[in-house]
Amino acid sequence: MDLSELLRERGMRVTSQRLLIERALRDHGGHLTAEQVHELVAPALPGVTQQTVYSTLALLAELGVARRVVAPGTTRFEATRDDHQHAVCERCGAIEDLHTRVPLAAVTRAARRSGFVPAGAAVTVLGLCARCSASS
Amino acid sequence: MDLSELLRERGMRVTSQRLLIERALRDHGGHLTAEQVHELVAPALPGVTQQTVYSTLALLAELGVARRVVAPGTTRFEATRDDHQHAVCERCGAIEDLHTRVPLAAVTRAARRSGFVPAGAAVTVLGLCARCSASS
DNA sequence: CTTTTTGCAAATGATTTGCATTAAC
DNA sequence: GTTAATGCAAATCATTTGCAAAAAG
Repeated sequence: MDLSELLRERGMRVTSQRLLIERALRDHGGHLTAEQVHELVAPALPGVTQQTVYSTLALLAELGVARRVVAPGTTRFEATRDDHQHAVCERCGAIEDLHTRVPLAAVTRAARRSGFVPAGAAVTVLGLCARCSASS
Repeated sequence: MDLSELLRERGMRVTSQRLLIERALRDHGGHLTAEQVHELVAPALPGVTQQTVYSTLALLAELGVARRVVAPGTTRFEATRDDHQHAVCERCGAIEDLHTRVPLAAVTRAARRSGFVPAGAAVTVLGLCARCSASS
């Protein structure tokens, strides 16, 4: 199911901003700040504002097409793909993908037990990236 | 090892601000925003500024005495205790503790393999709290 | 034609920075 | 006495809000 369908299904409008922002996110593959997304789509969308980028990213996250990666200091966005974890550098903010299998059924179950309705779970390793740990 | 020793060990100064902010965090037990910490210690420390609270919390986090809990929209702090996970409500920001056993050795190992020096790992369940899911 | 989405502008809120004063050592 | 930590003030940064214009259906 692609974004256009997803939007129509909810009675939302299919706009070039939404399509292009989603594509930029997917094409880039990595974790982008809202500002980076803006820079990325600006050439194709002259006049797009940060605000549109923000609201579109929020919408994409709500639709499950994008994911919000929260880290000390920055919020980044990534296209939803396979399940993976993140290593976040506490000094420079660099984020790296990790591909491991972490059994999370127990945690989500625990959350549900206390009334939560889980939408997902994130595993984040905090520490220093190679570069920063070398220069400390 | 208590905070005073920890500070002296590093040639840092033992100040009432540091001691009281750490105690407030520990006594409260929960996850507090910087502002809440400020309100909490203000009676005992007339004239403390938010800036002192911020830098002290950052210091406590660096010393491992406190933990930064990052969630969409807010950063909270908690005293370092037993290992546990968090359930974060994406609508209202409420944070709840979960006590489960999540095997994280594999992820930290993966991080290390790519050059990271892990300081810890966080597991966060995202979703809606009981209250918010009821009113949607 | 109606309603949503966008662009524009300004506001908000959390966090950071620079510098003089104060307190710890 | 020296140096680090605090208080004070202002700045910065990401993100949000309100409203009129533009675009989608």
